[in-house]
Formats: sequence, C-alpha cells, structure tokens
Amino acid sequence: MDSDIFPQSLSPTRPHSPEYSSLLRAGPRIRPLTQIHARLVVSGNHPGRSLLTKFLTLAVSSGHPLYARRLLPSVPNPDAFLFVSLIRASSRSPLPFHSIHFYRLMLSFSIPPSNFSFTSVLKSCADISASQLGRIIHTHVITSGFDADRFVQSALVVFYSKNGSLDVARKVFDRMPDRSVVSWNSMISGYEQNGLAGSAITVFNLMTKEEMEPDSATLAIVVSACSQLGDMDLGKWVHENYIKGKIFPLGVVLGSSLVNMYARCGHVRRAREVFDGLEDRNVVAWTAMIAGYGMHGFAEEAMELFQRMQIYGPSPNDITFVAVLSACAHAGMIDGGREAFESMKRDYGFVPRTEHHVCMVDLYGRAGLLQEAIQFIADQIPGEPGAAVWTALLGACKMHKDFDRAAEFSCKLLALEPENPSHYVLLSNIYALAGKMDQVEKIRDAMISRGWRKQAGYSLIEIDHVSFLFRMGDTSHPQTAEIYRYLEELVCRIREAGYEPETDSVLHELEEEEREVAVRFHSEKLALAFGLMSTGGGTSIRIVKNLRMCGDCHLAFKFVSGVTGRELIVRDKLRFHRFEGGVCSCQDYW
DNA sequence: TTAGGGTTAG
Repeated sequence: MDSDIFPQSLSPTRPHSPEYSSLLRAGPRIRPLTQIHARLVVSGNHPGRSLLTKFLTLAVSSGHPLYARRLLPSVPNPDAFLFVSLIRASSRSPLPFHSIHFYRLMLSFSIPPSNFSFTSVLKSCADISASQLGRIIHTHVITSGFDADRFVQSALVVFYSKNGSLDVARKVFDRMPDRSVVSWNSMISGYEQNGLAGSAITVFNLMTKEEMEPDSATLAIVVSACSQLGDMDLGKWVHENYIKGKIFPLGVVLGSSLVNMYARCGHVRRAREVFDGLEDRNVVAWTAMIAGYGMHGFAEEAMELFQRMQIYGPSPNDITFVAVLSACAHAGMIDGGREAFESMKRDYGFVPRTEHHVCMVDLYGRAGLLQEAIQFIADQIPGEPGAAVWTALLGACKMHKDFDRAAEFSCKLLALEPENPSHYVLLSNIYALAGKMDQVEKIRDAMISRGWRKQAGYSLIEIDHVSFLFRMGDTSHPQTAEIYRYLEELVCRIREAGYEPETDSVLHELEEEEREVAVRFHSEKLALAFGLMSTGGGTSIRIVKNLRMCGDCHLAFKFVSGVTGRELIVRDKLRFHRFEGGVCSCQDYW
C-alpha cells in the first residue's frame, strides 16, 4: 500500500544501525570518533565493511589519515568504494598527499581506478604540485578509458593549469566534446591564476558566444581577471548586468572579488559601497577592503576598519595583518604598524611570516628609519632572512640614498639569489643614483653576458572602451605626432608651475637607444598625453602600468593633476596612485 | 546496508 503513496525513491529507508548513526553524529571530529572506536573494541563485535568505510573516511576528513591507514588492514575485502572514499576525503583535507598513498594501495589490491578516483587524485596532484605523478596518472586515465569523461577532463585542465602547463591544459580543454560550466570555469581560472587575465577574458567571451551560461564562480574569476587588468568597465558590467540585474545574488565570494576589483581599479569608494552592501562578510571580505584602503594610501581608513573588524567582525587572520601592516608602511604610520605587529603575535598568536617581515622592514625603511629596519631584521627574523626582506631594505636604501648600506646589503641579496635579473636592475639603479657609473657598467655587462633583458615597460589606457598600449618612446599609434606635441606642451605648462625633471630617474637601461629616450617619453607619460587629449575636461584618466612608476613620472603627474584639474589614477605593479590637485594619495610613499 | 566527482574571493 505504501508503494502506492510513495514513489520508490521517496519510500522510507531502513534506519541505520546504532553504530552507524553515532558515526553520522560524530562527523569529522577525531575525539568522538576515537570514543566510537573504543566502544567497538569493547563490544567485541567486528564491524562490517560499510561501517569501517564510513569510520575511516571520517578519520581522514578530521585530519588524521595515519589513524585511518593503521586501521585499513582490518577491513575485510576492501573494495573500490572504500578506496574512492579515502582518496576523495584526503584530497579535500589539509593533507592531500595521502590520497596518493590510498590510490597506490588501491592499485596494489588490483582494484582498477575509476573516473571517481581520478578526479580526486588529480586534484591532490594539482594541489601539491606533483607534476610528474599527475602526468603518470594521466596515462592511467587514458589506458583505463576514462579520457572522455568530462569530470576527469576538467580535473586534468585544473591539474595542468596549476602546474603552469597552460598549453597542455588548453589542449585537453579544446578536445572536450561536451563542456560543462565547471569545465569553462577551470580553464578561465587557469589563465587568471597564471597571470594571463587577458586570455581568461577571451575564454569567457568564447563561453558566452557558445551560449553557455556563466555561474557565480565564473563571475568571481572574471572579476578577478578585471582586477588584474585594471579593466573596470568589464568588471562594472558584470556587476550591473548579473548582480544588479538580479541574475545572481551578491554572495560573499563574488562580493569580495568586486571589492578588490573596484579598489584595484582606483574606485575605493565604490569598493566600500559594495562592502557595506554585503549581507555577510567573512574575513576575506574585510581583508579585501582593508587592503583596498591600504593600496590607496588611506591608512587611517584602513586602521579604522580594522578596529571595527576586531569589535564587530570575524577574527582577523594572518593575511589581514599583511594588509594592515602594508597600509601602515605605505602611509608612514610607524606606531600603528609596530603595535599591529605586536598585537598579531600577542593577541592572536600568529607566527610572523616573510610577508609580515617585509612589511615591517618596508615600514621602517620608507620612513627613513634604516637603523630600525636593520635592527628589526636582526632581532625579529629567525634564521637567514629571505630575498624579499633584503629587497625591501635595499629599496629603502635607494629611496634615502644611503649607498654605503646599499652596497653592504646587496651582497646578501645576490648571494641568496644570484640568478634573479631584477636584483641586478635594482642594484644598478642604486649605483647609477650614487654616480658610480663604473659599477653600473659592470652590472650591465654581467646581465648582457647572461642574456638578460629588463622587462619591457608598458602602460594601458582605455578610451571609449578601447584599450591602447604604449611603450617607452612608442611611435606606433596613428596619432603619434599629435601625442608627442601635446606632451611637449604639457611639460612646458608644468615647468611653468615649478616642475623640474628628476634626471636622477634616468637609470640603467640595457639598450643604448632606450637610454637616449630618457624619462620624458616613459610609457605612462605618453598614455597620459593621449588620455588628456582624447577626453573632455572633468573626465578621470586611468592608467595601468606593468612596472613601477619612476620618480620623475610621479612628480610630473602631480603637477599635471594640478594644472589640468583632472583626477589621474595610475595603478603600477604594486599599488595605486591617485593624483588630484597637485598631490598624490600615496603621499609620496611608494 | 553505504555516495559520489572537476571550478569560485583577500
């Protein structure tokens, strides 16, 4: 009679055994699990395979894979279901490499791998960068005939992306006959995570062209790509079209991505509006907003928000402290930074990592407190400081023209990373500032003999939804003559207002012709001239630069913002500069 | 007896 009332799938299932029910209640928590284990031993009843499977899986999920591994031999006739459960649980646990052990063990029991085991074990290989092993497992995928499974294919796309083999990832993706939204997300994310935001957007466009509907994960990735590119128009379009258009609710993941995007595109106020509008805010959202203030030089706002977070918000984590310390460093807020660093250790029990050390050295160093920075390194950094710490210190020596100390500490940096070209560029810039041209030549020769080139600088500006890219001394634009003429006039105007070019900034360049072009035709100046002549008064100019701004460009932009009354926003490699009325939001700390 | 995959923010 029941079957008439209940369709088959809805009919009441048999109740679980008391042991099974208590396992479900215990969940992935080791203490209740060990208590259940003890009861099983005392009762003398040997549990069946299904109960042991649930038990071992929960032990792995609770972060105790070794416990599970010790008990595994007592499972009678372990089956594929058991191994897949353990591989999957490990791949989602903080110790994913154990899934590889369970995968191997499964093969040793002559249980053939399935598409389910492949997805999980490949995820683990991706997460622990086991590139060799992942490739071997790819061969298992092929020989066991699962290479047409779209779940496995997506897992392969993720695996190759995370190993930086984007071309292989793309090959797998292109050969997929039937792509799901997750397949698309995997490929888009692969590009975005590897710093190829433009390719990520291209694949997203392809996705919409093929009429595959994005989901909220797609949008979070795309918005991140927009942050990377400084493409606020696309980011805003996503926001307005999908979220304000009520296609998707604004969750905390997409929300944090938008906060970051608006901040990194120079609109910190809009970032704050999104942040304030979020229904729930987790530590990531708070950290994104604090970091957003920090990169604009708004240290007071950052600190105020951090204080509010400590009272009303979630507990800060170690990344929150990186944002707080960096905000202090960029605004010269010495006491605030020092106190935050102490509080992080004392009140929250975090062990400072390299990122925190770098912020502190930066904090002291930028403010000209080089002795304090050196003392900090000696007192607070256990063991040998990493290259990033010395780079921060050298940057400060350069900023404050302390060439003796620079020479002393550059040896440490080069000893640690003798094959990193950017260190040589920094060093040669320091020698150039010190007027030691013989040393500059020496470094230049060393770089040439190694076949190194300085990274080519460029600036991007968007006018009427079209992006324009300028390189130093660029003559590729059809309006080149007008742009250069406009720039000459602009320089005259700011000279009248008191601008003196900082010839200091004509530093070491590898190519002879590049040296001749000098600071006047730096890419951001060309982009600025083009932006000003192409837009009406009152329009903000937004420029994205791949390298850092040089001192002369920074000075010139300040004057230009004063004489034109325009708001100029430049995002360089590390931070934001918002020029208005002759001053910059970074307060000349950068 | 048992259920299940790959993607998402700072």
